[in-house]
Amino acid sequence: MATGRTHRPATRSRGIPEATVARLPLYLRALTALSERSVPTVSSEELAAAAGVNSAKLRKDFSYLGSYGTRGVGYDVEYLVYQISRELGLTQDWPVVIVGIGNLGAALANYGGFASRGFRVAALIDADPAMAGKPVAGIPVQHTDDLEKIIEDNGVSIGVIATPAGAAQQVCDRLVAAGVTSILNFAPTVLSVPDGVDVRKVDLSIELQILAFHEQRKAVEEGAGADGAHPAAAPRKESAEQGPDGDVPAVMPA
Amino acid sequence: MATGRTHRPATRSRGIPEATVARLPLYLRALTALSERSVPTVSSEELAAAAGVNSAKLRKDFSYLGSYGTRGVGYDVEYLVYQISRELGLTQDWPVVIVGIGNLGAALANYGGFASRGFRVAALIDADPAMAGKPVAGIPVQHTDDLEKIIEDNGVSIGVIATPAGAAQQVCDRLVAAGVTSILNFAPTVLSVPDGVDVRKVDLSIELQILAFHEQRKAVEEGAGADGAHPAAAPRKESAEQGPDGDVPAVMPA
DNA sequence: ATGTCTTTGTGAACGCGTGCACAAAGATGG
DNA sequence: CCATCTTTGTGCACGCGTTCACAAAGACAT
Repeated sequence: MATGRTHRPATRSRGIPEATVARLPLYLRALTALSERSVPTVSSEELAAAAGVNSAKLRKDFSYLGSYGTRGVGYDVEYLVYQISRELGLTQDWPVVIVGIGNLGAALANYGGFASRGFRVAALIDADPAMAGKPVAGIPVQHTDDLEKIIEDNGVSIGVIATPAGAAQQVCDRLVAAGVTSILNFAPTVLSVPDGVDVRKVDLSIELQILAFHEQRKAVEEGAGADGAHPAAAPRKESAEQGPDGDVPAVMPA
Repeated sequence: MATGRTHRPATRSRGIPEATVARLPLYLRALTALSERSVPTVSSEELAAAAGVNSAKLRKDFSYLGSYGTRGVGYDVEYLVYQISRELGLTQDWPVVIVGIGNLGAALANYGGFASRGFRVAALIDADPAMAGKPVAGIPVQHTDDLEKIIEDNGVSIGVIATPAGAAQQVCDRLVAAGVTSILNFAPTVLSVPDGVDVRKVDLSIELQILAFHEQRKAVEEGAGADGAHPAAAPRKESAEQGPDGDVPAVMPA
């Protein structure tokens, strides 16, 4: 994954652990797929496999929501879809603004996953006057000057920042001042926000660096003198439960 | 943040906790900024503030790398940049391929953060024959048919998947079979890979859903009968260490 | 009804990560 | 050379999250 909250004060909202909340969307996706195939019920084992987690974890996660399963049978797919959707707040409409319509911002605007689950792109905002009025993904880009008005008029509480790093904090401040209380940050910066405002960040560069770390680790593990050596075509081992951690032998030659 | 590894088998690579590894890029970024301003040394307190973490945590993180600080003074910026870069494996060149050159793939190809830290876009690959040959970000797109050859010729070990969900697993399988051992997945799917292959995922939809959860929580907390109510312009409280968790009172009316 | 079989829900143990608080280290000034 | 002051490095305790393993619950067959 490429996300992570900036910091977790361990404030377990209402009793649902943060770690569980982060997995609910995963379950929801798997359940939606089952629903589309008209599968009526599913066991924790099956669903866990589909979501790529441990079945015990899944059951414990669901137990925080309530007792929605039937012993000996499993979970009712439709019912669970509804319960999770409700818990995540997806039964209501969430207008979202995207600030910074460059390559990434445009890609996000075009991203289908937005509309699918109650999220609606209410507006696109960019600082470049030349962009103003231009339609991106069918939505005309508006100028940053109108940011506050746009937020208020549309009742936006979720903002997406896709600006260059230098502009991110300033945009963030304006969004927050205008009433936004949740921010998804794609700019490579640490955002400073008041209490009560949630920030989640998506950082490509960080993800790659983490991968590089493990990659380097693998390289020194086996045959220290390897060139760009490809272990290649390792015996395919199906397992829905692998982790990026790689289960490296962890022997370390010295 | 918008990332998260699929699962963490707690395999603490060589003794550096996974949580620490995930923060190293953050420190590196802050240090690089200091370096550019020619700041010679920095204390754990200052650096922690810049990176948005707790100073004790930062010191503990660094202690896993070795004793690189000087008591009473702090850390030498340049030296630390080098040490972290080396630990992350950024002192070497990492050729990367991006598969799926749609809106997102193109945005990633254009993303500057790639080239900056030892990562080099070695090739762009797409399944659409019409795309073949077209330059994106100055790099000609190649067809999926040549995927294996491209991987091997360039010694690629890191692959980025930006295809539609339906194609992701298949692309992943081919990448892995060709020798890729680290994958950054932007497709909304759980990828199944053999042991020894790292997968990190970036999922916009999941991030938004997590934000929506907390947003909904905030909404019901205060004034249950609120419309799209904006608490707006809350007293600005500077704190580099806030978390999206929001410190909600957690009372629940019933 | 009763028994068997499946699957959930959860108590308990364990391990990782975080943060506190302090001793040790070293710089700096007299 | 000694005293003082700053800042690191870390032992320790605590809490969250994960996993195991099992009792309870219910379906289903007889």
